[in-house]
Amino acid sequence: MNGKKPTIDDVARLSGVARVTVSRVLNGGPNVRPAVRAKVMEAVKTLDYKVNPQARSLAGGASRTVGFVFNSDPESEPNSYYEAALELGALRACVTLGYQLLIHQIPTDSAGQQQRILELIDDQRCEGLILCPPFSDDLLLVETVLTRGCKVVAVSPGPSARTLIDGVGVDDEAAGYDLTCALIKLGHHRFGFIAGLETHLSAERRLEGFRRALADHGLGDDACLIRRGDFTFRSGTRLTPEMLDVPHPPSVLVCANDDMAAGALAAAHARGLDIPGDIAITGFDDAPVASIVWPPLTTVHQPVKLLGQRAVEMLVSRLTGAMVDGPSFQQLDHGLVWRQTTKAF
Amino acid sequence: MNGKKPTIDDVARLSGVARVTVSRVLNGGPNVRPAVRAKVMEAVKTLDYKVNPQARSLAGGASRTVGFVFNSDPESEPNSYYEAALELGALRACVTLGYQLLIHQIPTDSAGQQQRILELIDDQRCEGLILCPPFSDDLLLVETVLTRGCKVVAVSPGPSARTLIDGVGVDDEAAGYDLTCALIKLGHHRFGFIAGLETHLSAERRLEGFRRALADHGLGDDACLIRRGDFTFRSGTRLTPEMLDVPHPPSVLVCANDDMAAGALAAAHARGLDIPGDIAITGFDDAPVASIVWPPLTTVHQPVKLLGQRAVEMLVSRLTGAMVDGPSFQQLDHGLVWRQTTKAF
DNA sequence: GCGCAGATTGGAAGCGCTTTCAATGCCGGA
DNA sequence: TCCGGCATTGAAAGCGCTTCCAATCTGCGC
Repeated sequence: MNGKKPTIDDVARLSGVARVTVSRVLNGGPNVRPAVRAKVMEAVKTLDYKVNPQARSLAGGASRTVGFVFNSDPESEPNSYYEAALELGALRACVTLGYQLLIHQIPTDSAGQQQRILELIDDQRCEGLILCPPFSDDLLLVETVLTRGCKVVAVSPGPSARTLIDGVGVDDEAAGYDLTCALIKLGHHRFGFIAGLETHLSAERRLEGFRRALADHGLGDDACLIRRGDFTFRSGTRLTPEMLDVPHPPSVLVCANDDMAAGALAAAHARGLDIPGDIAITGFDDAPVASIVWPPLTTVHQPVKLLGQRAVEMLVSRLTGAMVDGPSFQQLDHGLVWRQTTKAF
Repeated sequence: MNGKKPTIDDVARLSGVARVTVSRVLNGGPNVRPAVRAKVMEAVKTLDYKVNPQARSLAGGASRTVGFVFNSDPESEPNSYYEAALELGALRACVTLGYQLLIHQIPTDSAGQQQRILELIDDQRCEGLILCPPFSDDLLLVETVLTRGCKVVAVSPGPSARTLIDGVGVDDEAAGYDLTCALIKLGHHRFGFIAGLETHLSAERRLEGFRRALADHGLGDDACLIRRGDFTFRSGTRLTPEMLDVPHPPSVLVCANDDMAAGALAAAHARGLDIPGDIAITGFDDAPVASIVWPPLTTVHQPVKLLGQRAVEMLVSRLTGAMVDGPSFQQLDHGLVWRQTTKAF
């Protein structure tokens, strides 16, 4: 490090070719003789040369940067397992693909939500965006971003968003359906459902699947009690007592995510109930918390880290032009995980 | 958006000044008459002009980018609460200060750890780095990074790292001491300590504080049983049975973090023990899991999000030259949180 | 052996910004 | 009124890279 970092001109000089040829080699351009390519690569190695990404974007007009946008309350806990796992997967994919990930956490308050996201595109010159719920379903936002010429991939978008942009996710409706059917087979016929925020369409799909299963088995609306939480542990503990204090309480509490299920579990414990004897509980996500609580939670596994990775991969294929047709949705597999908050199957 | 984004020249033209004057205004440079400044600002607003950060770094030589480096196993869960919270705090500070945060997760395998981090500096031109444990204490790594002319702030560094670089953290030794003294006052006199990885010096300090407290109260090494985990829930469940299966088992298990404490709790439950009646348990961090498990965990609170924020603030003051003297350490307050895995105080 | 398409190379012109450094304008003191 | 000195502005020169386009070199068919 005896001075400045080497530049592309240093490489060109050392390998005896023009600067533009080095650029070609570096970018895998066509029409470079193998011998020349090798010579350049050697010079690159000798000098330990690295392209300057800033200069590259300036000249090339592509920042090779994508934004990862998720929602979280400034005062609340840090990003939940769901976001953290998505981010990790996205991060890995970015490293592999040579892109930069700009993490952006947007407060819930939301007056200026859209503004903040647009700034991300304008100020930082992001070429693409990964939108996590509930932004995945903010059609207005999506339109605006697209207008800016920015590619978007949504994580777990609802049906309408899927007509606009690419997305990755599991089949939440089917997952809700499968889980509920299995619960019915287990003998349950009075259900409680702790839903999440309405704005998270993918979580709402779980509820739809749940309802369809009930209907398919001839169980009407009177067989289920539905309450709405906000995906937090606390909302689980808060809602549970009131769902249990009714004439014919449910024999199982189906929760839209694991945190709320953990909350429900805690509330049930607090009432001295036996789980799953007195009340069964199920979650969704298969987050670490599902294995940590006692008894461990029956839940639906979804490959969250993989979702994040796939989202980036899709985004990048859009950016590089490898993908050109209309919006596509990549559906990954989910799976029921039977643990001990439900009777053995 | 009828075409390209406006450039600094557009602003210059519209406001009738030279490009360089616009640049001065934008960067708060001196010697610009208020009237001119206002005129330029107005043009900026009219055009909705945003500086192009890539061009700025190319010309100015400063990337306004800092790296956030943490360690995590590719196969393991996503970043724990600790890292996630640090990241969130750092992210917020970066937004405020106009810097970009480049998150980098480095695998544990570590053959190429150092290499990966250096690439982060060389490839991405990071100006500064935030090092999370265990990198905070990797003196060799720190030296190398400093040689590259890159500023560093360590999160929870040990004593030797503090002589080299800036750092933020709580007084882990005092925290361990305080907690243990309180436990002794509560009547405990046989202790189990589930330590973390040796490479995390800050967690080791908790053990040192623990030992000092024991010594101060005339309790020898025979009064405590020490085992080493890896900060995971699983290591807590694994270690607990063997610590309890001894002639005079401890009456309290002090754990170096909350996840292991949660694991210990689960293992104790599994043996049918009453908590805190048969065995008390304490954690460290005051992570969400501490409130989620049953009974909720007595633990030591540390302001993790704030640590992340402060780390970025320190780093940026170094970068801007606002801070020039030797390495400094910013110590934040910790606090004991009494919940229900220990007897009422 | 000649001519042309395609493969290889290089020259030059910026990308949008900051950084010298030189050119003005202004003030008070002599 | 003239001059030094400072405040204010601008012209020019890049930062390190890519892109466009022209130049040269191949190979092949005839």
